[in-house]
This record gives sequence, structure tokens and C-alpha cells, in this order.
Amino acid sequence: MNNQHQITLKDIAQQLKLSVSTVSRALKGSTDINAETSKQVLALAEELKYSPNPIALSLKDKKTKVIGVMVQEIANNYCSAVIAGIENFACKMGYQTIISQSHEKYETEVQNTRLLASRRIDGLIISISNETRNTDHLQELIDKGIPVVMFDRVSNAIATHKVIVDDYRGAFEATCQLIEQGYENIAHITISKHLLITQNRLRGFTDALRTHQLPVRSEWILHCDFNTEATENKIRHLFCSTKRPDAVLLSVERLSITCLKVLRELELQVPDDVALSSFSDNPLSPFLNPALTSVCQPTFAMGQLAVELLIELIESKQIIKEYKTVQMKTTLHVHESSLRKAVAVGEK
Amino acid sequence: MNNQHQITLKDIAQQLKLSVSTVSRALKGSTDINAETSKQVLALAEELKYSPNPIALSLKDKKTKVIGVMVQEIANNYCSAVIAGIENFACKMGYQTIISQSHEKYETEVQNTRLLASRRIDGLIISISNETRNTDHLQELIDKGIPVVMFDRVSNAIATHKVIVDDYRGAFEATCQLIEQGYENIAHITISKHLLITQNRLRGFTDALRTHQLPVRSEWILHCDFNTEATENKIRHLFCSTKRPDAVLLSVERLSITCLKVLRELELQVPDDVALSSFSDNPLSPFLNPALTSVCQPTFAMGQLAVELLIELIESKQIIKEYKTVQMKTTLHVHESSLRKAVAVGEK
DNA sequence: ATTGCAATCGTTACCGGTAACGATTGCAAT
DNA sequence: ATTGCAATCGTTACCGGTAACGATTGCAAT
Repeated sequence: MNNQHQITLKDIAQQLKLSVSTVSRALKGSTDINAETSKQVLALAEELKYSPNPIALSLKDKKTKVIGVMVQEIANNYCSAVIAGIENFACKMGYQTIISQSHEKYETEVQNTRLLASRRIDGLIISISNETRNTDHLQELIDKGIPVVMFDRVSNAIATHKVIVDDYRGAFEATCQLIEQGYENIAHITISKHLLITQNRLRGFTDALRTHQLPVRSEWILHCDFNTEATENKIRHLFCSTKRPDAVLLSVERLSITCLKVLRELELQVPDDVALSSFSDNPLSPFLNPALTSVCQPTFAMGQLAVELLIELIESKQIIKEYKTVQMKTTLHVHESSLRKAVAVGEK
Repeated sequence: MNNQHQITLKDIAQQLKLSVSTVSRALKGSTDINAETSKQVLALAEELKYSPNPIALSLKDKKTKVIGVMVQEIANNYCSAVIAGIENFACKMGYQTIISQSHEKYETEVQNTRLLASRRIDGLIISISNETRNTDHLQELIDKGIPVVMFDRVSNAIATHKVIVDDYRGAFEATCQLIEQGYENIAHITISKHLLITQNRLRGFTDALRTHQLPVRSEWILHCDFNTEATENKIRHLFCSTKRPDAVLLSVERLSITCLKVLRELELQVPDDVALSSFSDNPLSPFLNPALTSVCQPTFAMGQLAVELLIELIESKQIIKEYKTVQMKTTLHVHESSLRKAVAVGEK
């Protein structure tokens, strides 16, 4: 049973004693063919379960109908939700996706981007890694004629369509919510300072503090990477200082988990001792202990939009010079982790 | 800058006034070539950043070096963790993966499987949908010479390599843990009765009850699908009966979330009113409210093994007749959701 | 009878690789 | 001088499609 070969035009042509081009015409619904011949071809194609070889088409048309997606980690709620949106729209448009991971490493991102390019993808959707500061590997792709669309962690150095959220406002609102609950000593645990999202979220955070006449303490702004142990140590140090924060705004979900872990270890209660608020898109956030106040992003829609923009770039005949950056809105879901207990509120 | 074409052997050949085959030889490290010529070719290839067109190779070799992966949902912890394992090993072996989703629908699974096949994937890794009872679409692939490896939700109807866990023992142990805590009225909320994992987990569950001389109540065995509303109603009905269970074993993580939701709505406390134990691979399980007792699977290793077996099938010269089913172990992580409070234990 | 054209089909080239085969050259062995 | 062979390179065919172009046939229009 094994090693059956896939049916080709040639097989059909030979059986019907026709040329491959006639068979091709019949299958493509050309009018340049006898109706009877066409019917025979279609019937046999159906019977043999013929399906055209996309490899042959790709070679000829120099289009693979494959889109590359580069994210930090598939097993990450945010990423997999965006990918779900990408798949949804890409599929409708007849594109398939190949997903690649950077694992938050610059070197891996560069290598895997080149690997995708060597696969002759028609375009790339990317959210850069925490380490990435140089984006030449992306410019390389664009120079080769492979369009790139960025989302989430975008870069100013690349001129292309981008899909982001209003990180500034997301952080601002979350910080204000903490302040309104009476928290005045708020720390910010975030990722690489070189990422735009980090900078925007940080500005949102500090602006919220300043708006409420609260001081900004630089030692309470932690830039972490994805080395869990190092991050745990940093956070532990933060909470073991003589004066410790009574609230934290976290920039990404993974950090909030690490933070929760450390707080448990230190036997600090959330939100009694420390309140938490985090950028997060985990559907389980409301079921956490305590339920985690979350700045949510329209992940699925972001994915859909990113592919839509990418396909626009891929299929447009003329060279596009005008690139747009679409900024979507975040939603603050307030839960227990950033809410003063009723008693405490009463005392205020 | 746009529409730069990719460098081909022809480009290099023309610049060096050589034939493409000589260039090809040089790049492939053939000895059948002058050392000096070879050096020139390699230097120019480097300079022009030549990378071979995998499409052309695929067409010639009838191998795409692409593996299809069909799962129910990417945005699902279990799936994305297995996929991470698949990617890890596939990448090392020079394969790329295309991920496709069934969204728990039989029709979608069949369609997308055919789509993958039409893409000429070298092999497929699949966990079938909750609706799937007929697996002809997989046999079709195998008959075409495209090997298939199944994991998690496997089928007896297909003869091939399979990677599963000991579902029976996983369910048995989890149920015993509940019984040992003094819970005697245990329900089982699970998925389609046609899936082997469902049958094995159910057997583990009922055998544990019988071992402890507890009755098996058929009305307390709920088979759900992924229609959240219908499932919520079923669960609500279960807990609103005159005699309600005091513990539940859940077959998949998603159901445990739905169950948690309903219990909150009904203001039933976990584990005071109802204890919960669930098959789950969410890293957040220990941080849930209450921390969820989980039957965990070695997801990453399962993914790795599944590709390893698949690549073995793809690359083996002779036809393989002996298929193996690798059964891995589950681990029970006991947390608050299935632990009697100290007081209650004292009363026992 | 010739011409033109529509209808219908086949031939050929091409996409970018590789492998089989062939061709050329020069030198050593006879 | 002839033969054989190694070294080195080019030609060709093929993978499976499609499009451009060409060929044939028969009939209507002149």
C-alpha cells in the first residue's frame, strides 16, 4: 500500500489519450476545450482524487501561498491566541502558515527568519524577541521582496505595516486603577528596555504616577528577561528591601506568574500586602488565586488584521510606500488582585 | 527595492561563465570539480547570499521536508505544549511543521487533513477531534504513502505508531486520591464516549470506585462536547439534582474551567462543597483558586517522540509492518481543590 | 476554389534544482 | 603514435504544473 504516487496530470492524460495541457485546461475550466472532453477529464480526475501539486505551481509562479509567523513561544497564551487569528484569516484567503519560535533569543530569531526565507515564504508576521535590538534580518527579507508585518513588539527601524495596542494607555489606566485603590508605592516589572512596548508601557506607568503627584522610583522599575531564576531573584530583592512596594504593574503575563510565586514564597498576601495588575490574555486570569487584574488585548483580531495587511502587501501589484500602524484598544479587567478589601476601603 | 528575485544557480553560473551543474557540484561539495573553480563558486554564493530553492528540490525529490500537525486548537495549553515538543525535534531533523486545527469538528478535520495532503506534506501527526468517529481520511493519507502518527486521541482503526499516556491509571489514581480524602459521591465529566481516551479514563474512574466498594452512578457520568453553553447546562443540572456529587473527576482542562464557573455561579465552594480533580497541563493550575489537582502528561516529550516516530516512518526504506504504541506515564499533582480542610479530615 | 476563422487540441519552454550521461583535455602507459 | 583514463566541465532530462504558441480540422464567407 505504501509509496503510492500522487496522481498527476500526466496520469489522467495517458488514460484518456490526451495531452497534459488539455487536461490542465479542462481542470481550469477553460472555454478553449470540447465540452465532452472536459467532462471526461473532470470525471476521471474526481475518480482518481487528483489534486494539483502546489510545489509545481510554486516553482512556476514563485508564490508559495505560505506565510511565516515568528513568535517568541507557541506555548504562550498571547501568542497562540494571535496565531489563532492569523490562521483564521489566512485560511480563508487560501494561505497556510508556518510557525517559528525565537524562544526570546536574538540569534534563534535571526536563524529561523533566514530558514523561513529560504523556504520561500510569501511574507512574514513577526513579534520580535526580548533580546532583539538589531532588525537587519527583517530588512534583508524586505529587500528580497518578502513583505513583513510586525505586531506587538514592533520596531521603528523597519518601515512596514504594524499592528499594536495602545500600550501607553493600557499601562496608564492600570496604574490609575491601583492608585485609585489607595496604593501609592507602585513598582513596575517589565521586560527589555529596548522594546517599544516596554518604553510605552513604562511611560504610561510613570505618567500615571506623575499625574497623581506620586514619585517615580527608578529602583522600582525592573527590566527582566526570560531567565526565570534571575528574574525571581530580582523580584525577591525588590520585596525584601527595607521599603517595599505595595503594588506592582506587570508588563507581561509570564512575569506575573513568577511574581506570584515569589510572593507566595515570601508569604506576602495579594492584594493585602501587595496588589498586582498585569498585561495578560490568559482566559484563566479570573480563576487565579487571587483573580488577576488584567490589561487585555484583542489578540484574535490583531492576528486577523496582521495577516490581512500582509496579504495586501503580498498581492498588491504596485510598490506600497504608505505604511500604516494600526493601534487597537486594550481593556482593563479589574479583579481581586488589585482591589482593596472592603474593610480597607472603609478605613481610607 | 521590492521584487528582487531570489538568487539561483543560474545567476552564479552566468557571472562565472560556468554551467549550473558545475555550480551545483561546487555547492554540494562534489570532488568531481576543480578546487579553484569550487572556491570561486562558494565565494560568489556567499556574497550573493544564495540559498537553494527548496521548492525545486521538493518537486524533484518528492519530499517537502514538511510535517503536518493536526490538533483541535492551537490556543490550548495541552496542544501548544505538544507542538513545542514536535517543533523542537522536527527542527533538529531539518523538518518544518504546518499546524492545522480541527476546532473539534469532524468536517473541519477531514477538510484540513485533505488540505495538508494536497500540500504534499511528508507525514502527519494528529490528535483527532471530539466528533471524529470515522478515520477514513487518515487511511486515505496512509494509502497515498503519507505516514501518520497519532497521539493523545488515537484510534484503533488506524494501524500506525501511536503516542499516548496511561489514561486508565491516570484516572484511577486521581479517583483514588479523591476517595482517600473521604469523598464518596464522585461524578465524572468527560468528552465524547467514542474516543479511546474517554473510554480508558472512564474505566480507570469506575474501577477505582469499584475497588473501594463505591457504586457507579451512570447519571453522574457526563459526556460533553465543546459547546460551552450546553456543557454549562449539563453541569448545572448535575449540581442542582436533589442528591449532588461531592467531588468531580474531569477529563480535560477546558471542562474544569467550565465546571469552576458553574460552581461559582451556584455558590458552591471548592473543595468544601465539591472537590475537583482534572486532567490538565496548565502551568497555572497551582495558581488557580483553588489550586487545581491535576493529572499531568509529559507533553513536550510526547511531541518529541511523535515526530521521532513519524520521521522514522518517512525515512525508512522498507515498508514498516510493526507499529508500536508508546504509553507514557501521567503524574498526579495534588492541590487544594481535592484536599479536605484539616478540620474535615480531623472529623473523619 | 480560396481564404479566414473558430474550435480544439498538442508542443514547447519555463520555474530551479540534481543526476545521469557525455564531451573534452592532457598526460601516462603501451 | 595510439590507447586509456582521470580530471573537469557541460548537456540533457526530469519533477508537475501553466501559458504562449502552433497545428489541424471543418465550415462559412467570399
